[in-house]
Amino acid sequence: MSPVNEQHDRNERIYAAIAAIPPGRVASYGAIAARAGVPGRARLVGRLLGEVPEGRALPWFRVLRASGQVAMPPGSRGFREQCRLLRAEGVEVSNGRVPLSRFGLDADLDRVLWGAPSA
DNA sequence: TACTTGACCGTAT
DNA sequence: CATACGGCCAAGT
Repeated sequence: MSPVNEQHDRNERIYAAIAAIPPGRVASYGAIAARAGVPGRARLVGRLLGEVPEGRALPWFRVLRASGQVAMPPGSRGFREQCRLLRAEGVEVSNGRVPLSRFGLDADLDRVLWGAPSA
């Protein structure tokens, strides 16, 4: 298989990992990379999201930095749009940051201990 | 070919 | 909280 197709498959796995994030939850670039089989390649995930093909309905807004911060420049259009979309599905965003302890994909234990955010 | 960029990350100070 | 450092590596200059 040619290198370009290898790359294509890898990208598809990353898209799939992002598409798998449930509504109302968020995941970090690094977590997505790991889940797509390319651990340590968080930057690649970010690069891909910067050029998502037209027509692909991807929940890009559910991907955040490992710190819970929205990755786009604060105040930018994308930044505001991302915050809006997240809040629209119940995710708490304050100062461009989401509490991963409650909305992160790996926060199920926390949820049991602290209680579910919404529904 | 060499160097810079960037929707990143973890550890250390 | 902030700064620094080394990793990562596809694309663009």
